[in-house]
Amino acid sequence: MAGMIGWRMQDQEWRKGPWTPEEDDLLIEYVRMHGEGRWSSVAGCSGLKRCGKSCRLRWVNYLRPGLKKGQLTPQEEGIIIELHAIWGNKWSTIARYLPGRTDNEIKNYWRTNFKTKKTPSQIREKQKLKASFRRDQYRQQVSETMNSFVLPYTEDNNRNKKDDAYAVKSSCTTSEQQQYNQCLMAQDVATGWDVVSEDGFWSEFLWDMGNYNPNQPVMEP
DNA sequence: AAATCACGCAACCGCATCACC
DNA sequence: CGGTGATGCGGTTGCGTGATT
Repeated sequence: MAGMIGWRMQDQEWRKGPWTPEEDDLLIEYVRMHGEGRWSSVAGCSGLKRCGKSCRLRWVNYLRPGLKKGQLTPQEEGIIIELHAIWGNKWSTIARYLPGRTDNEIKNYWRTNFKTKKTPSQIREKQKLKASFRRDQYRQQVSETMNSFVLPYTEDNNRNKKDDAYAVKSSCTTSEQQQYNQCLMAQDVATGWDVVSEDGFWSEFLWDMGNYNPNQPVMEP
């Protein structure tokens, strides 16, 4: 580890700015070999000219397995709103209740949607409008997904889609079943959105989550 | 078609905290 | 117990891209 003391490097500038695919590969390979943590030694072991902080951030926010990409679901948005009311800007705490989402992502989401200099009533109004728009989008998306899933099995008979759900579940692979079950859950969320948005629902839901996942203890606000 | 604007996201920075010596 | 390095967190910035004029 020539020229390196601790996590600083002597006589060497750290690279900054956007990561290249080659750098990503080096970091992934490093984590595969050494596991997460010890970020300060990434540069020495992998040849990356990035500081430990930068490597950790890249891994946590972008490369880590299990990360969800794409837009937040209305359910996730609801959780964020509810938890932010409890904890404020404790993004990492909120992120613990959204598997696959990062604190940075949640922070960006909040800043984009709700961090304005408007009055509280204006903020609430914007939240309602945004939630309403997203709900309609989500319903449409779920509806399309469900149609694409079930239609191939309904073409040859007159049974309705609800009846055919069982046929799909019993005839497809385990991963297809999982995917289908997720669709069903998403459909439930979409159809019940007006109900779940009411005051109190998320609190109960989160209370259940707190009991459900003992490895992520609920912190005092 | 070009210029400008607005937005979303990735990444950086500074500070706080923790762990080890 | 204080010093130093490592890590985590929240705030902020800057760039790319799509929308608008």
